[in-house]
Amino acid sequence: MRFMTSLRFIDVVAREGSIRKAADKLAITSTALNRRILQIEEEIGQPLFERLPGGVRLNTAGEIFLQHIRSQFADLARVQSQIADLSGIRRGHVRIASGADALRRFLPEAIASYRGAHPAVSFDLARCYGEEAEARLFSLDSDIALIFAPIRAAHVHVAATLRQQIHCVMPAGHRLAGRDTIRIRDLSGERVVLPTAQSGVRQLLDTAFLRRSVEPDVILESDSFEFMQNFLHFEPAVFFQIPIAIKAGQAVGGADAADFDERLVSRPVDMADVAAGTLHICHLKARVLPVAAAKFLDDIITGLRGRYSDEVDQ
Amino acid sequence: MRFMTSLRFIDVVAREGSIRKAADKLAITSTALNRRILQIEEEIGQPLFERLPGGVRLNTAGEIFLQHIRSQFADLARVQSQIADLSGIRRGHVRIASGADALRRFLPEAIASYRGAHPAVSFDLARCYGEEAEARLFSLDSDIALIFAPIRAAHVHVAATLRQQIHCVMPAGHRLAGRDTIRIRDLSGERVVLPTAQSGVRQLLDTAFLRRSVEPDVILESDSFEFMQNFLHFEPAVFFQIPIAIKAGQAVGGADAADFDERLVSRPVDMADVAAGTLHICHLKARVLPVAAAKFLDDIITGLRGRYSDEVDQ
DNA sequence: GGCTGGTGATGCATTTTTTGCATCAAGGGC
DNA sequence: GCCCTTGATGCAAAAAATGCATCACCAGCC
Repeated sequence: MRFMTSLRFIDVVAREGSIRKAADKLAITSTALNRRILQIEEEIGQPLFERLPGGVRLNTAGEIFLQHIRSQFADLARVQSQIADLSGIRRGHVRIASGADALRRFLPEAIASYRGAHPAVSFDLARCYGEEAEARLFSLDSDIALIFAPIRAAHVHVAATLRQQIHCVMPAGHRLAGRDTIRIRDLSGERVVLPTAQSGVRQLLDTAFLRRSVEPDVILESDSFEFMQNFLHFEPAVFFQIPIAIKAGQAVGGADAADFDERLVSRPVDMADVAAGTLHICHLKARVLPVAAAKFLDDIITGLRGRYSDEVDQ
Repeated sequence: MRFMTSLRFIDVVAREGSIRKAADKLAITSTALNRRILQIEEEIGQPLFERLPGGVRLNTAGEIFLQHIRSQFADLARVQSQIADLSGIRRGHVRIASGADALRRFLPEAIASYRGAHPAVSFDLARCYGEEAEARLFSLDSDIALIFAPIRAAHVHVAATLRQQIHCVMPAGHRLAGRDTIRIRDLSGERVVLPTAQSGVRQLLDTAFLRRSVEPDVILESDSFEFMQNFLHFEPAVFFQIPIAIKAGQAVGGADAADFDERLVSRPVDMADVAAGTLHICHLKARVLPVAAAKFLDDIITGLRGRYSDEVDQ
């Protein structure tokens, strides 16, 4: 899009914090880039950047303008997707921000299934936690966010929610593997593996441990569920997940709940100890999503409603 | 705004329906304009215009794209207004679509009062009726609409409403001038002057006449309230207005209700005969108004709430 | 059927704009 | 105080946009 070039340049300069660095990245001279920026500032009638000895930084006007630029790009993407949709082929690009929970099992399957129906749609998946995911929506770097944590910002629209009870995952031979549900006090002194402090699962667990005055033996902390799961094959311990991260294809529960790995079993934590958390499926309020993103959002909500009808809201 | 030039050109071509006519209007050659359009179509990947022997017409893709262009312009205006607001001076431009009712007394006073506080804000007032006003919001030709008629389109957001009872206006010596309220049956055979069929006042009256089977003597029909009012000085007749069109500065009612012209008096039509109509103050849903427009909207709603507290909603 | 007046598209020369190189001035870190 | 990096600017080269002349097309009209 030729007519958007200068605007894209501003975005890059803002991200890089330096005209020269941005020029490198854009494969043009700093001279040309500098002049484009001066020209736009002149047209706006006010500078958009503060000139610092080490580079440039957006001023208030620049921040307002950059937000406008990003929303223009997002809207242009929507328009292009909508126009492409007219000619029959559903093409487009969907950008998702998701916590580690949903991208384990649920999103790979959902995206593959969607791409089966619409092979011309490409995806971009950024793994991130609550606040960061919201920021990505706001900066229009992502279209859709799956957040397993409370929503902070008012500008985020929650299209659907899914209640998810925390499950304990452990080797089949673990002493707690026989229980139907796990109580928090059972974990006192037990070797546990915890997700990173930023994750929603962890925050629910921390609250529960504190409230019940239970101190488990935390032997490992990680932001990779895959790593933690594989670790359990070598040292018996308990780790924690929500159903959507365990098995996406069908309802989770009962004896075969852990068939994602036949050497592991998963058991729900008693609701009296840990309240169910909520997975929020969101997009930016007051934004019309591109056709592809809107359809994908619709698909996953419909899919979840089919599988977890009781726990899906909105 | 240099980087918006090509987009503005597309808008003009779409409005003119001809590249050559648009080129004339834009003071460039048809060649240059033609090539800009071809280039954008190439960048989009699809034609935006159908080429007809007599000119060009937007195709579906073009309509989608044009809507995008207009929303970009509207948003740019908002951004500029917001940036200008940073530097202290509140400058900007407010575009209003209004029926003839509100622009008689209310808007002149409201705009003058606003400009007293913010002299750098300019206004643009388009007189039009219900559906046309909604269309102007949608095409982003107007920021705010004052519509005395039911709202049809779902994309219009009603920021406030004002209930307005229809009043009869007549020469002070008229045989009905002594009544406190006027009944529709009093008008049977009476000489009346009616507003144009598109106006909300007229539609309420037509309903009332039909329901009560009253046939007044319609001697004149016009879309100009000023003309009708002046006409009454020469031939005794009854015409109809809503309070906001009669006097803006203070509550209307009582003996001096007609002091907009001391030779005329206004009396409300009995509520049993004609239901109060509703003046809707609206803007386009899912649109962030420029600072100036948002502030003006806020001002008039606050002003109305102060004057007609009982009849203002939302 | 042919003419006329309108439309948008295109090749080529010209003008305008953009870009790149070399260089300057300014500020922070050591 | 030196050195490095930053953004700004004058000037020539490259690239893009523009204007002119012209073509092909179609509708209305005689």
